[in-house]
Order: sequence, then C-alpha cells, then structure tokens
Amino acid sequence: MRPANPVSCSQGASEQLISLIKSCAHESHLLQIHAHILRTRSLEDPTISLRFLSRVSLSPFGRVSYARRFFSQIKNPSLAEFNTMIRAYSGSDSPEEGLYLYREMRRLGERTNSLTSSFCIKSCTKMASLTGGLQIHGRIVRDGHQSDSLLLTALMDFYSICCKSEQACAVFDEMPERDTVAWNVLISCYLRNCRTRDVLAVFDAMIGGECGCQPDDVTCLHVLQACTSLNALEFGGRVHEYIQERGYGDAVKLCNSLITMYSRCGSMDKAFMVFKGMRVKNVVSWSALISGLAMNGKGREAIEAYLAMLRANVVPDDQTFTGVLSACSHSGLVEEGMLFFEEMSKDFQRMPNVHHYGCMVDLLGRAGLLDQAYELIMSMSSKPDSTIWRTLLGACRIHRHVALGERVVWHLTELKAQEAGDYVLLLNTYSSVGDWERVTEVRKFMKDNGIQTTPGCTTITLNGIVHEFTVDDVSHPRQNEIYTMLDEIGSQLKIAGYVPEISSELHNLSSEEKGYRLSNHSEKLAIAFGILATPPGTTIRLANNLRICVDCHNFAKVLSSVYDRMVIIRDRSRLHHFQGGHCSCNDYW
DNA sequence: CTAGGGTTAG
Repeated sequence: MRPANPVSCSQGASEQLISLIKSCAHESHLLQIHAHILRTRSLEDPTISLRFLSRVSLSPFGRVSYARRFFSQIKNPSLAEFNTMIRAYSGSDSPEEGLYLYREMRRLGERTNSLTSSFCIKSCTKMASLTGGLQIHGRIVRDGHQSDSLLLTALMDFYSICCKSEQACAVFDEMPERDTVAWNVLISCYLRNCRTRDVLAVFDAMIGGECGCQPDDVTCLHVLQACTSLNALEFGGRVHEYIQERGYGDAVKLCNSLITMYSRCGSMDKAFMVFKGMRVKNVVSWSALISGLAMNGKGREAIEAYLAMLRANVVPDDQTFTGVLSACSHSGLVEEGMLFFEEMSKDFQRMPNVHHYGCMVDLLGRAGLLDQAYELIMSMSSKPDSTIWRTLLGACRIHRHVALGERVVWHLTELKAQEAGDYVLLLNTYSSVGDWERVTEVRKFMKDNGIQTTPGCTTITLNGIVHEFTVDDVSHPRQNEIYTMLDEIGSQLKIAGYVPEISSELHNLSSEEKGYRLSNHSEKLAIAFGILATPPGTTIRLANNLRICVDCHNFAKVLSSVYDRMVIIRDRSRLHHFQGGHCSCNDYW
C-alpha cells in the first residue's frame, strides 16, 4: 500500500530504502529503486534523495546522465545535492557542466561552500581551463576560503596542470599548513613542469625533517619518475631503500615504478630483481619489464618476456604492444615485429594506435625499407601525426634518402608542424650525400624564418644534485676545471684514434657558422665533469633531451676504453651503454 | 564512514 503522505513514511521504510541503495550492485537495481522512489514520492525526503544521488554518481555506476536526470527531479536541491552533482560532473567527461551548474547556483543566490569550489576547481583542472580556474580562485578569496588547505592543494594542482608552476608555488607558500599531499602536489608540479632537480631537493628536505611530514607512497612514485627521467640511478636506489624502510615494498604501483626506474637507468638486473620479488604482477609490471628490456637493446629477451607473460595468462594491452614493437625496432627484428603487429589486432583485438605505427615506421625505416614505411603511413586509418613523419625523416637521414626526406618535410609542413629539428634532419640528409648547395639553402631558409633549434641539454646527477649542461656551457661553477679536463680528454682520445666528426652531423647551426669548429656539446661537458667529480671506475650516467650525435657517440665509445669508465647516456629514445670501446647498440643509431 | 574535497605505475 502506498502511504498517503510520503513525508510521514515510516522510519522503518526509509531505513530499508537506504540499505537498499547502499547494497545495490547493479544498474538495473538502481533503476528499480529510482522507480520506487518516484512511486513512493520519497524524493521529498532529503536523506533519501541525497543518498540516492551520491550513489548514482559514484562508481561503478558513475553515469552523470543518470545523475543529472535524477537531480532535475529534485525540486529544491540542497547545498549537499548541488555539491554532489557538481562533483559528479567534475569527474565525468563533461566537467564544464559542473561550472554551468555552479553559475546557476550563484544566479539563484544559493549558498556555496569550500567544497563547491573544490569540485569546480577539479572541473577546471580536468579541462585545463585557465580562465575558469582563475575565476574560481577569485571566488575562493572573496568567500574567505583561502586558508582551506585541501582546497588550496586542489588549486595548486590546477595551476600545475595549466603549466603555471609559479602560481602553484605561490599558492603553496600561502597555505597555512602543508601536509604530505600538499608536498606531493608540489613535487608533481615540479615533475610536470621540467623541474626535476627540485623534486630531488624536496625529497631530501622531507627526509631531513624540514617539511614537517614524511614522504609517503605517492611521494615515492613521483620521485622515482624524476629519477627515471634524470637517469639518476643512485638516487633511485635511495628511494628504493626508503620504500623498504617504510614497508611499502609490496605496493604494486611502487614496484612497477621501480622496475621502470631501474631499467631506464640501465640497471636491468635490479629491475628484474624487483620484478621477481613481486607476489602480484599485473599487466603494467610485465609491460614495464618488456619496454625496459627493449630500451636496453635486449630485443630477444623482451620477446621472451612477452611470451612468458602470455603463459602467465596476463592479457597484453596497448602499452604492452608498444613495448614489444619497440623491442623489435631497437633490435632490428623486422619479421618478428611485423608478426606481432598483425597479431595484436587479430588475436587480441587491439587496433594499432599512433605509437604502434610509430614503432613500425621506425622498424621498417631503420631496416632501410623506406618505401614500405611510407606505404604503412599512408595506409593508416587515423591521420598520421608529426611524430610519425619525424620518425621516417630520421630514417631518411640514416639511409641518405633525399627525395623521400623532402616529401616527408612537405607532409610536416602541411600539418603545420615543422620544427627546427626537422630542418636539421633534412639538412643532415643533404650533407650526408654531399649536396652542400641544398645544405646552404636550408640553412638560409632557417635563418630567414628565424627557426631556432631546441637547445640540447645534458644532466648528470651526483649526490642528489643535478648538474645541467648546454652547448658551450659557461655557467657551471667548475667550468675552468671542466674545460681543462675536456682538453686533456681530447688529446688522450686522439692518441687512441678518436677523430672528431665535423661534416656528417650538422647538429648545431651556429657552430657551423663559426667556421666548422665543432662546439662542445653538452654531452661532452657532462662527461668531463663526471670524470672530474667521481672516483676512477665510477659509471657516468647522463640524460639528454635530444638525440646523441655521431661525434659524441664516438667520443663516449673511445673514452669508455681509454678511461676505463662505463658511460650510460640516455637520449630521447634509447639507452646507450658504452664500455670497453663499444656501445650496446650495434651501430650509431 | 553514512555527503562531500587534494597527489598516484608501464
């Protein structure tokens, strides 16, 4: 029997409904409950409607459209209901709706609180909408919520996402108290905005008790990422120790991150140790191992790992295949690569994405199958992006294929995506076949159009301090010693047969104009500093933002034997291990 | 816990 007056509906019935909402396990149940609520007019019971709304907007039934429909049936939504709805929007695919609702609230003169702002900021973060966020920030100040630490933490993350790290720091500085999450957001801001050196410094400060809180598992995840990008193995090892001290050793995310850090820092055995020690491995663990092996030039082992993964009944995903295909391309396993490329869609229903195509173009291109690579690009269902064309352009340079190189640059121009590096590649293609006229032409074009090359930058991390070098750097406090050391290294290497390469790789245009004098690439400066600042026998680990040039490659090769030092350089795409006069990659690329 | 905020692997 339907109660005559729903508001007076018995306590028992209400509780029953609430427990029904709580235990609901299927979307169809929700629909039934919804119908029941409408039928019994329990919608007017604020406890019920709020509960139902938040249940609907929560995963795994996180369907905003459904929540919106229900919300619209509520006559006078309470602040709590407005907030719940905005929260649902902020986590959905249409975060802007949250802001619309917020504006509607203000228009209606509804009360808002700091949670309302918090959800709105989340919407802005998701949209990376700077203007929207600035408005909310203004509101926060006007509403007097500027000492709400949680709200400010969300605001920091917003600025960080919008690449406004200085504003993020300003918010951080104004926070009345900063807990671990606040520090974590600061770290993630540094990480996102290329301030990795500051990440290490903050971690040290936290450990040293200067921040009033200790690093947690999330802190470690961030710091490990920083170590990965800096090729800072030693620091990463310290983080690993900390993880064990704190008892985080079983956390899957952390282990996966450790595998990546170790393998991308060239320490495959440690990566493997972490992997083996994991009681629960997921697809991420396997993929991290596979791409780690790939990056270290161990293509066969990467394929072995992939097969072992299948035997362990772990289903590969897109990133697994990216790892497998890049393993094939780094190790020149053309046939295997083609096979996996076909298999991924046939056996695993995974349609190749740009990364997979990129690997295939790289694979075919390096193998000299340039036309086939071009065909593959043209056959793509989605529009090829600039990275794909750039990969092919790199292959054109290696194989001195001028005509195709020109065509590729044309494609890049059409995409309006051409960058300085592309012209340098084209220029190098011309110079590799001795077409100096065209070289001059391209150079003039670049000069006339003010096209600047990306400055190469190499870092070396010692004792948690990041030392950064650029071409012909004069900013390091020990620059005099470094240049003296570089001179000495130069004469030692010359004796051992190292000949500077000046014509084949026109890496840096200004040096070219200085009359073919080879400038001191950042890699060399960092190596000289490494020799200077570490005891004999210590491995020198560098990270470079571009691609190591032929000359620096030779330099490192000869140096590894003359100075009996292992040198590990990570550039844009791979890891080069130099030892005893050899490099782990068979030839230069 | 009962409405509810911030960071998070390959």
